[in-house]
Amino acid sequence: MSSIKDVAKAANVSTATVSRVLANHPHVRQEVRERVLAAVAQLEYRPNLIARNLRSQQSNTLGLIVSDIRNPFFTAVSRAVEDTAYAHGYNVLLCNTDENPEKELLYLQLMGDEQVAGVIFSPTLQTLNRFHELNLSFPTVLIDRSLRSGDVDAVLLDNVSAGYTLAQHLINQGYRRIGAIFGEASTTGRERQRGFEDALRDAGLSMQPEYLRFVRPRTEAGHSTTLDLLRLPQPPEAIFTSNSLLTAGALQAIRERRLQLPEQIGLVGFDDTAWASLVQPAITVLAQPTDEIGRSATELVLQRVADPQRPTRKIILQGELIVRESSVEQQVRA
Amino acid sequence: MSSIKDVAKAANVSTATVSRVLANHPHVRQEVRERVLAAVAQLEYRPNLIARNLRSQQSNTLGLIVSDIRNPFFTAVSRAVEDTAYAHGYNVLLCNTDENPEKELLYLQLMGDEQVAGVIFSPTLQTLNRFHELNLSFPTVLIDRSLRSGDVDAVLLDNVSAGYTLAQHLINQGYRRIGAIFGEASTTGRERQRGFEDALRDAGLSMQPEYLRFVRPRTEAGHSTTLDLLRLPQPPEAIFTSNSLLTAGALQAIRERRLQLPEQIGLVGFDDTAWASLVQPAITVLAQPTDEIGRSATELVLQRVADPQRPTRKIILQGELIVRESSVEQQVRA
DNA sequence: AAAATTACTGTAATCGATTACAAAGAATTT
DNA sequence: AAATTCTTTGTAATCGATTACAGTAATTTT
Repeated sequence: MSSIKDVAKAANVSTATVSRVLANHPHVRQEVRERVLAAVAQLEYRPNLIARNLRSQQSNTLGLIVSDIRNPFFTAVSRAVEDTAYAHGYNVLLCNTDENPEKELLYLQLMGDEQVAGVIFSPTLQTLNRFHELNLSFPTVLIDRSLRSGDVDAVLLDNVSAGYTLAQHLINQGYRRIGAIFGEASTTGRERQRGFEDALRDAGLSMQPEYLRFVRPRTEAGHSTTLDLLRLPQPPEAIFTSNSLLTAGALQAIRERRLQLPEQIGLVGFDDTAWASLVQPAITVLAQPTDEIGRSATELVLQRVADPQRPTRKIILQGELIVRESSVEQQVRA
Repeated sequence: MSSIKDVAKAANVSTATVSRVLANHPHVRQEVRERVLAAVAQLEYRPNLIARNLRSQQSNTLGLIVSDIRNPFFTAVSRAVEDTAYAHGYNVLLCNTDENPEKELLYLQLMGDEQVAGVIFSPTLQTLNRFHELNLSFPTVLIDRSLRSGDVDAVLLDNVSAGYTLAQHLINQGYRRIGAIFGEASTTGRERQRGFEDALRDAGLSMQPEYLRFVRPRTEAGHSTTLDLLRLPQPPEAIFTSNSLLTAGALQAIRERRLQLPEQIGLVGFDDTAWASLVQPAITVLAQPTDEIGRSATELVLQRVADPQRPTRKIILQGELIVRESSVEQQVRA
């Protein structure tokens, strides 16, 4: 591996001149510039980024901390983050926290140690609540979850509106008694719940507390909770799920109980996963603009890297209702 | 941010002593050690990894270069890679190449510039063929794809055997005319094809060339190719796909043509994706041990980081046939 | 008690870049 | 022709760690 010294020697100039040529500084004689570039080509010199980062006190790496890359939402977002980051000359360091606050702290510390330029992060409620105490040394953009009040950059779905839209759709289709399963660890579940309840209220429907569940956002929890709901004396006519893993679990449970979708029971969820359109009947979902979320979050964090004084911003994106067969029109019931 | 100098000053020792305490070198007086540790705690000192990496000429970062993180196989592998890497104190830099050889070269170069300790890489056939010309400056472990002959560390599925098992299963179930769709860009497709053909041959079945297709490993290609196959004068009785995206496309096509699975047509594929067991009928798959692949690849690359002289190794893992309803027993046909 | 060994600690070089400052020469202004 | 300005280049400090080497003090050996 040749260093800038080798290039300097080969071109018969000082390292300062080499550095200036490579950084495209003015005030370098054309003849010298060419000699340096020739030496660079000759030696196949590539600057040592570690040395550069040390000297310039900043790195070209972004951190991406998600709960689990296997969740299709985060997979899609992370792909968009990477594309955008690399397009701007940044790398992406990826971490999975499994919604574990301790891991979150650990990885945030790691990001500090690695001196990343910035971080994109989807925190648990717990970490979000003490976010400002953490005094992070790098700019952070939250995705998927944030506090309304918090003074932090964030890219979020309009969850209240999304929950409202999805619930309203079920109501419009004639479903009345609607069970709902939300993730418990994040702000996202709470907000979707609010939209859900608003829709019921606006439709003049009463909210039965036993239809509302908060669970770990996992397939197994979706499965067992749905079975629970179906076991109620008066089981719900439709299931509203706030996360695609919960949707999958709910679908399993519905299959086990051999209930006909959508006649005997309706099902809707979040995120337009690959399987949502592959199963039969296909599942009605509230699709999140994952590409846009990843792209915006990356651009936001890079803008803050460029200007740390910039006032914080929250970017709120709208979801899109994709109506499929799992929630088709019902005759008015009960 | 406090540096080692601040700690040295606070503890009234030299930076060398601080470094020795932190590296747990012997020959530091107990009293001094405690004073240094107290200063470290007091100042909340954290070593600057960039400086450390520069001096020690090695980093604690691994590169992971896959074709697309949205492919469930790579999602699962990458999760395992990350868990293993972080458990060993390494970070993971993630890149998606979209099976594009130019991007592959670009990212490999980037990995060199970043001075990663090692790389885990699933290359296209094209890059694989010129792999040795690349003269990479870091240890590399190939996953999913490799050359039999190549002198490179790799963690691979026993693809020939897997293709054989999956084809044999179809044959045992009574399917005779079997169409097969393979990915064209990788060695993996070729190997699975060989297993597939071996199984037909061993069963005394003739191989019709028009039943064999090589396409871009994407959902759309799976879809259109399956429609193609079904349009043949004598369409196949079952479809064998070598990649989960192709399987998804094939399933779409079968649904469009309103063919009954598994009575009118059988379907099998690779990778036990979330949806393979969610669709009805559920899909028979050859599951890859994704956790084991990710873990082994990471351990392999770390072992080579530790000992660059170590002879190269290929780790060959067996897949597992998971029989579901998409390929149930047929009466002997034709 | 002198010599040899061991324990402890500091000085300074080093990794590979960037950049403030200085210096020398050329060009321009007065 | 002297003064000023501009262009070009090099010297050396710097980022924050690690570590070879050296030096001093303490301990052990003869």
